[in-house]
Amino acid sequence: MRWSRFYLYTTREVPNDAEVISHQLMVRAGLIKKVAAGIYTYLPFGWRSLQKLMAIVRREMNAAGAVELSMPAIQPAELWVESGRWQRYGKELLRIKDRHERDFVFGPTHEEVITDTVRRDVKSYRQLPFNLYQIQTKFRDEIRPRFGLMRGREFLMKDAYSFGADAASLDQDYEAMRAAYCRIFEACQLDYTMVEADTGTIGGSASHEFMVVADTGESAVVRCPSCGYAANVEKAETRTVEAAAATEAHPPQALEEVATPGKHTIEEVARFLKVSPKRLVKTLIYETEKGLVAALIRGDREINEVKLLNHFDVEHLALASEEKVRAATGAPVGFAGPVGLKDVPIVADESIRGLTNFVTGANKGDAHYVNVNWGRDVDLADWTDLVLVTGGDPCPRCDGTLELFRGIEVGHIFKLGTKYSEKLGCNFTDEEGNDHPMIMGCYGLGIGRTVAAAIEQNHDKDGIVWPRPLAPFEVLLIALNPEDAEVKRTAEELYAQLQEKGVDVLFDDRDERPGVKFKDADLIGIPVRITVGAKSLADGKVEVSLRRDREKRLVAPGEAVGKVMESLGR
RNA sequence: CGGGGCGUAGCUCAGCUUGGUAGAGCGCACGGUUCGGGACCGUGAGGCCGGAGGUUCAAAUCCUCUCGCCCCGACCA
Repeated sequence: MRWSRFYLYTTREVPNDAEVISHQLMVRAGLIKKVAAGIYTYLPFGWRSLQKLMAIVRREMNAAGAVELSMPAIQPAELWVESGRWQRYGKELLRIKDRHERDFVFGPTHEEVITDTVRRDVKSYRQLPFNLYQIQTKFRDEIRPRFGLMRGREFLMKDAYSFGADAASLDQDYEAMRAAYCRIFEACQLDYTMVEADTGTIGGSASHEFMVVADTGESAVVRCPSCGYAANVEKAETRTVEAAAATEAHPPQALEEVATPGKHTIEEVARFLKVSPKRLVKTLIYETEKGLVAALIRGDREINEVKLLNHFDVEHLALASEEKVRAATGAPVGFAGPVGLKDVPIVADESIRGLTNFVTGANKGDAHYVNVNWGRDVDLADWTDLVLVTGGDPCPRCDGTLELFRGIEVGHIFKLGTKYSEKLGCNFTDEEGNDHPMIMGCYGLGIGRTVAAAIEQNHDKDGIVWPRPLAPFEVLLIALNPEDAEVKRTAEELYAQLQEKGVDVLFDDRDERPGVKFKDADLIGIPVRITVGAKSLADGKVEVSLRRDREKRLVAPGEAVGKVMESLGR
C-alpha cells in the first residue's frame, strides 16, 4: 500500500478527551475517530489491526471446533422479556422502537437470540454438543464511556455459545475455549493472566476472566506469586483471619454506651475512642429489591458488594439513603450497630467473628457501644465471607501473600448452565426420551479492547510499538527523498519485491520532509522499517531497523528483503 | 443519578471578569528558500463564537432555557 493513496492522517496534538495513552495514540496515529461519546469510526489503519486480531480469533475458534455465524444487532424485545432481562438489564440496554412502536433492543450480548435459534433447530441429544460464535458489533449504553476503545458503548466482540447435554460436555467446551483464549492472547504477544471471576448479570456457575496487565486497567485483580491463585477482587477470597480470635480475645467487659458527638466515620470514632479500627465493627445498611439488609465488617476493611449481592441473592444493591438508615436504625448515618437492631436481616463477615470487647454504633445519634461481645450482646446466625480482598491479604489456597494489580478485561468465559435454556425452553430429548434443558457456556472476547490493551502494553514516548501479529502493516518502507531518481528506483524495487513475498508493506512515498516521515514512523509503530535515503544509498546501502529498538542496520539493497524476512521470523 | 468543568477556525486554545461586532499556534492553499528526526520567510482561505430566547443603542462577553462533550463521585456509616 502506498501511503500517498492510503487514508492515514496523523496528528501532533493530543485530543483533549483522551486520558489514557492507548486512546491518545490511537487517535494521534489515525486508528480511530470519535463520532459520539463511546462511539468510534475505525479508520483504515485501525481497521487493519482489528482485522489481524479477528483473523487470529477466527483461526483459534475454528481450531477449537467452534462454528461461525452472524446474528442480528437489533433484537425483538419479546426474547428479552422471555429471559427476564427486559426488566433486569437496566439502562445499559439500549431500547428502541420501530415504526410500528414495537420494542427492540440493540444487542449488548446474544444469549437470547442464540438460544432462540437453537431451540428451533435442535431437538435431540444426537445433535449435541456444538459451539457457535460470531464477531459482531454490540452496544451497551455505559454510564460513563471512556478511554477510547477500552470502554466504548459500541464495540466489537467475539461471542461464542456452547450447547451440550451434560456437565461433562460443558467442561470440555469450557476447557477448549480456555485453551483457545490462551493461544489467542499468546499469539498477540500480550502479558495476560487468567483469573477467577464473578458471573455478574450474565449468571452461571464458573467463570474466568482474561486480564491484560496494565496500570490503566479498570479491574482490580489479586494474584498469589506462590501458588498462582488469581482472582478479580469482586470474587477473590482470602484465608479467614482466624488468628484474630486468639490474639484479640479478652475477658468480656461490661457493655457501655459512650457519647461520640459528631463522630460518624470509622476513622473519627477510632481516633476519638483511641482504639484500632480493627476493633470497630462497621455496620452498613443496604437497600435491595427485597428490602433493607445490614452487613457487618471489621472497621478497617471494605465490603465486597458482589459477595453481598450473591449472599442475599438479590439483583440490586445500594447503600441505603439517609432517611432509610434513620428509619431502620433510629439514628443518623454513622451510628448503626447490630445491638438491638430489629427487622433487618444481618449478615456478618468472618473477619469479626473472633472479636471481643469491640465497638459498634449504638443506633442512636452521637453514641457508640464499647465492649460489645458476641452471644451476650448480639446473637448472630448469619456469617459469611464478605471482605473485599486487597494486596497483602493471605492467599486462600496456600500460605502465600496476595499481590494486587490492575488489568484490562479482554476476555470472559462462563459456565452458564441452564439459566437461559430453561427460561426459553431450549430442550433436547435424551436416549430415554426425556426432555432436558441444554447446558450452555458463553465465551466473550473484546476485539477493540484487546487492540487498545496491546497498545497500552506496547508503546514508548514516541508512539506505538506494535506487536507484530497485530500491526496494521508488517513493514514500513520509507523513500526519504522520492524526487531523487536513484532513491525512487531502489524504493520502488524493494516495494515490488516485498509485495511479491506477500509482506504487508506500507510504502511512505509521500512528498514530506524526512523529519515528518521519521516522526510518523515512530508514531504509527510498524515493527520493521526500511529507510531508503540518498545519503546511505551513496554508499550503496539502505537501512533496516526495528521499531522496538530502533537500531539501524545498513545493508545492500539486494539484501534488504532477506533481512526483513528474517526480522519478521518468516 | 449527584457534583464540577467545557462548547470560539480542521486540531489545541486565548478573548468573556470591566458588552463596542473575532485572535494565536498547529494544520490547509499558493510562492520562494530548504530537505536524514515534526524547516523558514511571505501571502492567503477558513468561524451565523453549540442552539433558542431575553436584557441592551450594541452580546462570543450579561441572564434564562436547551443540546452536546469532558472530569470526579455514586466502596461514606
